[in-house]
Amino acid sequence: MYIKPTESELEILNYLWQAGPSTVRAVHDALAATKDVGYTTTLKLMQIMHDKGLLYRTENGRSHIYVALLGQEETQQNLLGKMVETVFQGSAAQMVMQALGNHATSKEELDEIRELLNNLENNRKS
Amino acid sequence: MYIKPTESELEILNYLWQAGPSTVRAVHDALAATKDVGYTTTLKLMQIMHDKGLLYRTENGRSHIYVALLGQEETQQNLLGKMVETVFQGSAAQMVMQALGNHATSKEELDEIRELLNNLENNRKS
DNA sequence: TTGTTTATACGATTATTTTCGTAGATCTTT
DNA sequence: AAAGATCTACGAAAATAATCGTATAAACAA
Repeated sequence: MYIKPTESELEILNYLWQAGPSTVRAVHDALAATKDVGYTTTLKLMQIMHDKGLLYRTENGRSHIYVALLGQEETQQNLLGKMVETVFQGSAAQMVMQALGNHATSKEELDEIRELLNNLENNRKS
Repeated sequence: MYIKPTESELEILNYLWQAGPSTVRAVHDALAATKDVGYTTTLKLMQIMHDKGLLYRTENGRSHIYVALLGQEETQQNLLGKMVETVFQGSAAQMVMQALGNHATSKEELDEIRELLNNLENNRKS
């Protein structure tokens, strides 16, 4: 069964997805840039995530190198699905429209979405 | 400042948005239909929500009638915005595409979205 | 080699959220 | 009127999440 990462865990995952295999130090420095938090807090969190099976780690001399075991897209999908269910009563379309209506989106992005729509509709016909 | 409702609070809000002003009993019966929870748990939650300013209530004989003080769209907007930030690095388009790609959406809904896209693009040009 | 820095481990505290039991008051039914 | 049902209030426990201090060991620098 899927384990929903907590808010803090997600911050760590985001960094690992972007940076690849990293030490606690690297993760912590990144988090500490935008947030006031102690080193051992980050360490502890990552240890817990390792226990939960969210992270894999390997020894590297005196320290460890951590890797995310959840895929980013898979996780996004899970969180998104949960939100569609609990916040938008299961209507993805409802959610999409709120998202597009209220966030800045570039022409390129809009075009991409339009293309996706076309593909979806074509598949539906077949 | 905006107060983020918790998971349980959101369930209650969802009911109130759909049903309008309601007693604890009505809310509880609805929740208990899909979830195993005691009456006093629901009661306590709603009292807490009242304390927090999430619900307004008025006396009705021996019991109370509760009303959501947060708007549904406003709340959806807030939660969605937070998710775009924390899960999709600020890219609403990214999120939209994941949502459309992986959830069942009817032709009518897709058309609605397409129309919204057109409007957005037209406004952009002006 | 001795002191400083930098790791992990881990217990424990704090904060938040969820849950429920019990008490007391007010209806309702018999 | 007595018994049972149904409210609210409220304290407190249980569950989950986040935070940090201290101990210990290894690496490094003077």
